[in-house]
Amino acid sequence: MKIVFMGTPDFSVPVLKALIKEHEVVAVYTRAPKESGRGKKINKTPIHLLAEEAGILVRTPRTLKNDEELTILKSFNADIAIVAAYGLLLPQTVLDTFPKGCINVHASLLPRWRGAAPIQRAIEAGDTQSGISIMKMALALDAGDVLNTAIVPITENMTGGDLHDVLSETGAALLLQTLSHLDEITPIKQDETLVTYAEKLDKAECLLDFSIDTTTLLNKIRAFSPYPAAYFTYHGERFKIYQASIIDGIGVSGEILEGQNNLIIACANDKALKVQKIQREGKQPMDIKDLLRGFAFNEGERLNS
RNA sequence: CGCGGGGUAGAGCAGCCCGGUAGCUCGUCAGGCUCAUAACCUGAAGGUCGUAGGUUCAAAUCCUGCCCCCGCAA
Repeated sequence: MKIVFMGTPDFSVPVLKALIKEHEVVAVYTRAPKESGRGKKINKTPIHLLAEEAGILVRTPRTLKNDEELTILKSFNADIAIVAAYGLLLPQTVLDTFPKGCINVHASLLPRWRGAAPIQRAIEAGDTQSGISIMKMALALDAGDVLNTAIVPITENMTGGDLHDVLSETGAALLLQTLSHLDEITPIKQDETLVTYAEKLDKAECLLDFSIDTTTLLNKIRAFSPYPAAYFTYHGERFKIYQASIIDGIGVSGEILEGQNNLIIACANDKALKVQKIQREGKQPMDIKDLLRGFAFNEGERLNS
């Protein structure tokens, strides 16, 4: 099939790679390069880089809601558009452009977790399973009829990064399979009573509150690892926690119970957080044992103060 | 030119400001102790201090260029 692909971040990369292998990708749409990172250099999106490497035409319009872009889109004469985490809304005119429509690869089991951050929100909420939904796009956000789904279990120690990687590969595979017998599939409407929304991740929610329920606390750490990463502050310095577990421990929430050979932080209800993987400002993420060979937290002090 | 931290033994760090024999914790190896041990004791190996220059009698330390890693912000 002749395909127009639309995507932006790392999640979309395996999907585009799979499409390039088995179909004819005639154009790639992605977010425009922007100032980002250290030094505020102009950086292209992961999809942009991949498309260039593959020698595919790249377009980075700010919006698709004008006639000029629509004309260009139509000129590709593609059968279908595949969208995976593009970051722009498609107007009805675009949805109507392709004979076989626009198909979206979404990283959740719809109707649960429509929206921007379905992967992290699923783990944060303590879900035991996630997955991929391939859907026919509609005007409303992630509300289209579902063509195919694949379930991926969320295991106890799985992080947001782990799930992201699995889902992105799963999405690529499920998409190919779906495309191969697209005409035989009956789309299924989403049950609107079961809809939940995955809000965009906000830096402000990354600061850990040790007084909340420990399961919720741990789910948040898992979900946000490795990005955007939950953190606490100690002597004005930011420490990101990538991996931790819950043990028994009595103290005031946020109090350092052990800081020499282990890092154990008191939480609510006589529970404590035992940190396993941590990152200090300016350093690589490392095992807590490694950090503590050359660094120590003062026991009895409270974090985030 | 967005702001900032860092690159010192296999790992994590100190030393740098105020140049003068490179140190700590752990790991590794050998030996000892022990019913036994990730415990303890003794000993050993292991580093051109990111890199290229400069200043100096002398540079991990001061100066300059370059490479690499990371935090913030976006």
